[in-house]
Amino acid sequence: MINIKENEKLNILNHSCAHLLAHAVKHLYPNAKFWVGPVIEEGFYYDIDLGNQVIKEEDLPRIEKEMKKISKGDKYINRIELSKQEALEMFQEDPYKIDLIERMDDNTIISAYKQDDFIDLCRGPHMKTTKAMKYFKLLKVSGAYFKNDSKNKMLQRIYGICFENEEDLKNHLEMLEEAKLRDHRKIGKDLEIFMMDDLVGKGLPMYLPNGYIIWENLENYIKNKEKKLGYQHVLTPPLGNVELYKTSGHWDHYKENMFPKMEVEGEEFVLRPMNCPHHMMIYSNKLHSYKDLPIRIGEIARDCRFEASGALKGVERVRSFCQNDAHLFVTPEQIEEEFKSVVNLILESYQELKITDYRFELSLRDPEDTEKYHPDDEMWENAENKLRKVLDDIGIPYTEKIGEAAFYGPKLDVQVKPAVGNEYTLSTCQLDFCLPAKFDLKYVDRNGIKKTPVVIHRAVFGTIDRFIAYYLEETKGVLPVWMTPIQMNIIPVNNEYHLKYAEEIYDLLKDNFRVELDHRNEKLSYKMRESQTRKIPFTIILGQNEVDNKTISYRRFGTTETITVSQEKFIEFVNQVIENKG
RNA sequence: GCCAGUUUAGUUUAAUGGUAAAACAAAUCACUCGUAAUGAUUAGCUAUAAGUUCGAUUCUUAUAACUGGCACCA
Repeated sequence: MINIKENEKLNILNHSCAHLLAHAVKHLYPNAKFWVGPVIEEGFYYDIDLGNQVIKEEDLPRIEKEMKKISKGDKYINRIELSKQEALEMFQEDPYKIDLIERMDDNTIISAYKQDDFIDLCRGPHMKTTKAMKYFKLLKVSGAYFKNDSKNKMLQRIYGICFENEEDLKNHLEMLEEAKLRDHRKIGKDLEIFMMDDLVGKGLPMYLPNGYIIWENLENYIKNKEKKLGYQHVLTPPLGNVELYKTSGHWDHYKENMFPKMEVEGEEFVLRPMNCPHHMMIYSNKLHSYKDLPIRIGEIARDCRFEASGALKGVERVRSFCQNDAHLFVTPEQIEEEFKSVVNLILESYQELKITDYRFELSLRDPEDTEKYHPDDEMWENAENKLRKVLDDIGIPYTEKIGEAAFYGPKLDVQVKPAVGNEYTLSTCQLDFCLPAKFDLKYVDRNGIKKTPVVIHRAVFGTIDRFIAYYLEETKGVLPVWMTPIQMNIIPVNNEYHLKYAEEIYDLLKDNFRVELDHRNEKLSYKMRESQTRKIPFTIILGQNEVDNKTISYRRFGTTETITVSQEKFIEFVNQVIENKG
């Protein structure tokens, strides 16, 4: 997918196209007031205040038509330079532009661009004439809060994209259509992986037999890896006393995202939104020596968060989910090594699962925001520098995000982009100096003095739910053999003559593989078609040749080639594929 | 939660202010010998509630869920 923002030519083109859009909207809606119209990775948008009027999807063709008309007029796009005072006068009718101008330095030269009867405040640069914007498409409309603040008025936002030629535009629109086909919600339905039901409640996915096989495989995969790294797994309840969350600080910082508390026998409980407090209690169950550290407590743990209804999306964003969570209790000296080990675990898992399209983001505090962040400059700086050092040592590229840290410490996130919609966090690794202190956790150091450990929160798969969503999209539903619900499907050429041998082979395979025998009275090609649409990796065809020679003929998903081998060779081969995570 | 849109059978999609249609899936019967759809028959549907109307799946309103964004976020 092309990044419009980072492509110099397309950036200017799309920016100019945003002006063209505003120009057309001004013609059709003379009362329109314009906020900003930036270029984004996916093209451009413009935020517009139409008073009480709204733009609907069905209005877009009309706006496009007007844009085409202006474009054909081939007007020059002229740059005008103004002093702040001149700019304030020129845009005195427009409160949004005044807002922008007033925040500029008194001495800066402010530029505006004029095309025919339309003038807009803008830094530029722009194309020379309106004719340059010929191959564009308005994609969607939505409401968007003024200045991205939900307390403000909602403006109308129109999204679009512009290319240099028709071919590029056509290809791009086709790509957007194709992306919808690999949306995990579609694949999840087609392959019977998960379902939702209103009667259960929105945002509460139920994993069907196929989905749970994927789930179990992922769970076992990551737990085995964790065990090798010295993690100990635990099981804790999905709810807890409100006092637990008051102690942890989550009640103050996170209450809005939690299901409301429930009172039973005079006690107040909440469904837990995260597992940290429970794991803190597990640590504090006994006194630890510095020799025991790091202590690594892991759990595939169910959490419930009260997500805004508009935020829910398939199993990517839900109200009940399972985290692949762990808390590492370390001494300050062990932070770097443990953090490094987590990053390597993430990298290794991604590599084995052949996930390639992701990026690291280091989330730091905003030092100005003293309300959100635990006020301890030294702690923050120390922690942030340690994370930077590890990332630089390993040599992975990352971007820094100010003000994205958790309230208790900085974190490293792995960001991925889904088929449809915005980037989200898959894996996370967070440093925490606050929680252990709040729970008064201690270890005894080599001098017999009690000290407070540091906690690293980490989730490699993030949540199993979201990971499944992402993985289905990455693989287009063609899962590796070790993970896929049905690994092989046996089709006898003719039930009357070959079913017996097929049953023999089924018995041979069924204890070690997830295998199905299709003994329905259907034609071979009919069964073959279904085997392919279900994306089953191995379709085994057994006819007279196989019966006579005691062999197995199989076809791999996505190929048309048939391979015939001995029974032993087949088993050996499949085991090898599974072993190699192929 | 906010802005907009959508909602017809298990699934994908038609149609209409006057008896709601097809394909796939399901069930039954017949046919089965080599790599992406054998044929016939049967059963099954207008999200929910109210309103307008002689009559509403169609128009209006509300509710719910879903979709695209915004805000929020694993």
